Amino acid sequence: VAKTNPRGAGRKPLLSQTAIVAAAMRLIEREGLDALTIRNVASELGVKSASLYWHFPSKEALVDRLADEVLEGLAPTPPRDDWRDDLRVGALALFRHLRARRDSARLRAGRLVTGPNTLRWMEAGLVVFRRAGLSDTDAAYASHAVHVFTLGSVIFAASPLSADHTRGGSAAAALAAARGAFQALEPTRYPNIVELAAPLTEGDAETRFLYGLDCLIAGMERRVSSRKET
Amino acid sequence: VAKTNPRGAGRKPLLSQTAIVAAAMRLIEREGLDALTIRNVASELGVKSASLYWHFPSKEALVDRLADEVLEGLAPTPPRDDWRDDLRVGALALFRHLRARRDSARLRAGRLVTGPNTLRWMEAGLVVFRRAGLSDTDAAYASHAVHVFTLGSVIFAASPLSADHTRGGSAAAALAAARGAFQALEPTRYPNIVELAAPLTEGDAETRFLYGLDCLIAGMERRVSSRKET
DNA sequence: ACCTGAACACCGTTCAAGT
DNA sequence: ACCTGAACACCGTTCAAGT
Repeated sequence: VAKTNPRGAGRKPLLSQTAIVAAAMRLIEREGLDALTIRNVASELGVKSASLYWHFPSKEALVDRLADEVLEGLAPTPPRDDWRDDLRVGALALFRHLRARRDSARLRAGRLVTGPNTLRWMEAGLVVFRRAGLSDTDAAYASHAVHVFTLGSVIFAASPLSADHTRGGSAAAALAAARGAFQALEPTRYPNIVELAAPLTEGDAETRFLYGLDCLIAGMERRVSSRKET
Repeated sequence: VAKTNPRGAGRKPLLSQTAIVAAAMRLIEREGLDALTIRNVASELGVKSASLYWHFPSKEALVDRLADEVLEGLAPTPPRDDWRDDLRVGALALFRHLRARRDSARLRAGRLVTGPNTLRWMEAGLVVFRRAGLSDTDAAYASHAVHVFTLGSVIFAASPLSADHTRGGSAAAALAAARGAFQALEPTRYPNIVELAAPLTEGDAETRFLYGLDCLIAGMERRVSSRKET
């Protein structure tokens, strides 16, 4: 017994990074990102808020961790014959995964995450583009473009129309309200918005996403084929 | 003097919606969106925080207003011969405008703004797509896709690598740090990320944006021309 | 080593009260 | 009509103190 136990008196810790992360994810799913406070996470764990600072240096560090954690369980599908299909399937999977998790896009927006889940997903995306025959630079840029578009789509799809609707009704109600607002505009100033009020506010988020995604893919395909012809 | 002045005792108000909006914009430009608090805006105007609630019902309502205000001064260029050029020029103008205004993308992310500046921009975008010969639905979806991609690009371009870099260095420093992190990964798990570390972290934000934008436009062009052939 | 108590310097918002 | 004083119920974070 010349050595003292470096782990202390042998009591097992109440907290851990993974326990804190799990509690934070539960809280977000249950009450939304705005309810994510250090104090709320602490009480979720039956502990005092100051205790969390032993395991995370700041709330920002915890949120960084959550931004990667939100991709947990998203498994890249192995590439198949057609890189366009692979790309479409992969981007759609990411879109649906983020849509299914409350406030996930807001969580990821504004931070370049480098956690294991994000890296795994990035890696899988690059594989697709390189198999398609894109150059190094093209693969990097194309991968980035698809990611940007996907995250932007999730953000928009989850956007309330205004502060009035933030807490309020469903996405459908928000779109209906938007349509009404568009139709009520002065037709002399905004003729096209008024006329296109219906198409601007119809269709679900996934349809809109796939429209843009297919445009992106078609454009990239053109780049690839013109390269092969050379 | 049988009637009392409905405007009160004749003193001119210290505050107004426009004065509050202007002060809030100054504050964001000077100290960033995180410093935008009702109390800070009030002291910027030499007034007490409770006073603002006479002019805006909540901070959310003020931020809604700011999300439109940030597009002030962004003038749509009149359409020219080639709709692809119009689209490219317009999207690039929006990208640069948002990039030039501190935290503008964060301000707009997560809300579907319906203010006058946003509507003016939307209207101009729809004009371009309808001139290009897209159907109503296509014009609405395509316009949305470009907007989503542009906003997503600005958000990513302004993203710090992690909490460590939030306050810290420049964008170049963040990218250099990202490159180092990518190169340091295990090559067996992330072979493509390691190999493409350089292209993944080189090039400025605008180059990356234009790559994706040109892909999008090329894909839309294909849709238009295949439609015309029918 | 790990957690608590207590404090510090903040928040958004409300509301009676002043003018 | 418009602004203030004062309060309420929160925040993130620090740090000496406990065990």
